[in-house]
Amino acid sequence: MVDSDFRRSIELLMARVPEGSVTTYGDLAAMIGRPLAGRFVGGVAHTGAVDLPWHRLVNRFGRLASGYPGGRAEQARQLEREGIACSDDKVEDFEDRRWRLGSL
DNA sequence: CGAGTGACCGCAA
DNA sequence: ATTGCGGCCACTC
Repeated sequence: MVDSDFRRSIELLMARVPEGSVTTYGDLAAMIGRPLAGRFVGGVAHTGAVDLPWHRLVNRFGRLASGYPGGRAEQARQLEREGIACSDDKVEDFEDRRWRLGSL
């Protein structure tokens, strides 16, 4: 099934990200079939789907986003609240907590 | 309807 | 190590 709604797929994936796990813009984009559309993934986050846990979205370096509402400190707090330790605005064991398809 | 834009990614100087 | 540029994709004004 070809989901013409690109952001629809993003929202679906975001809704499936388990707590304690994080994902990256690039990976998320790659999951839906657009590995180069990482930019747009952030765009979707900025415009809609407020009900989704965007705080689990980080860049490929495991670093917290910069445009998050409240700032990185807020996002870091959200992650720690779910059991994810953060250090200097970075997710610890990021590679290990990196969510991926297969849990579906 | 057209152009700009973005919470990115990768490489080059 | 840091800074700058381009590209890529779909959305917003």
